[in-house]
Amino acid sequence: MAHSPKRKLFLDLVLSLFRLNGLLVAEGDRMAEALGLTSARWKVIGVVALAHSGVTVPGIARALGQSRQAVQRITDVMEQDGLLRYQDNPEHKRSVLVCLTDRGQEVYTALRAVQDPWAIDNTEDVPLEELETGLQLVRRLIYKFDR
Amino acid sequence: MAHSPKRKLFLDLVLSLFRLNGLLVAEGDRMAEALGLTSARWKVIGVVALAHSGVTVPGIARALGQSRQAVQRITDVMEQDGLLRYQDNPEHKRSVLVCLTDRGQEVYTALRAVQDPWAIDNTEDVPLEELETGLQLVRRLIYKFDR
DNA sequence: GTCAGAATGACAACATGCTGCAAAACTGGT
DNA sequence: ACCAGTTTTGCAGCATGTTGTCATTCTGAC
Repeated sequence: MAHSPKRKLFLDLVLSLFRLNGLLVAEGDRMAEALGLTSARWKVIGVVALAHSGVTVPGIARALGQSRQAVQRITDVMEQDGLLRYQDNPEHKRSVLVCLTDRGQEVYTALRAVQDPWAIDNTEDVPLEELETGLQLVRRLIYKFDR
Repeated sequence: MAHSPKRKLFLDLVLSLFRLNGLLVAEGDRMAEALGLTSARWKVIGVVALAHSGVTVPGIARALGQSRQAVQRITDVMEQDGLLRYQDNPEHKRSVLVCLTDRGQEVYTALRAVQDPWAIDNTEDVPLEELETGLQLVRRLIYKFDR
């Protein structure tokens, strides 16, 4: 059993994923730095920007697959920094909606101007099919573990 | 440029990788819990166990692609817990070698008894070729970012 | 042998993630 | 309308990772 060919492949993959995660966080920090953001805030502003109608903090957490508290702490700081604002939620007295401020929108636009070329540069020499298969595998594993 | 087909694919992949990373850490914690370990200690004990002859703390950090301090803190705790021991390094007066204690070896063996079936179970329904392509992609990205 | 530069250890500050708990607000079945 | 169960908030504690700084040790070029 220990010699299953997939076993070592999978364990190598898991270790490599840990490492790649660290490198991607560093990349995010590097890209977001000039805009006064960090990797974690980059993730949050992305979710808020794509949900034009406002999302709740637990909603962001679910979208990112993270804990509510981790997101709450970041949105609190970003609200202090004037990137996000909290807006009354007609559907829930306590759970406010998170929206971009004008400045938040500007920062997100500037972020896209860095992030999109980054994405294109880094896939230039990667076959489309490899990206598709890789994404399929990652999603398959998420589905497997996310219960 | 913003409509490059690979751009969205890659950004989706990056977000999915962040999420998968969190799930894998949780899986590691779950597996290691019964052995009194955590995900971070699991990574460290794996590196030490595979390097039968002893490795230095910065060596472990390089193998994991992490900072020296992150590893140092963990090895210090594991040394207190009797899983690792520090041994004089004939090649360097200050930089000691990290080795498994007998108890550390036992724990690693017990870990394998959990980890290996876990790896096999989770790849049962994944085509071998998908694993190979996925690992190739991850390694390609690591190589791209790790400078 | 000497000396500049790299590697290492120790300490500290900080960012990001998790969990647990209690109280308030919402939801849905009766 | 009521009540049980779920969701959300706020607070607290902790694990893990990063960076920065300084002193010590090693290394290699000269």
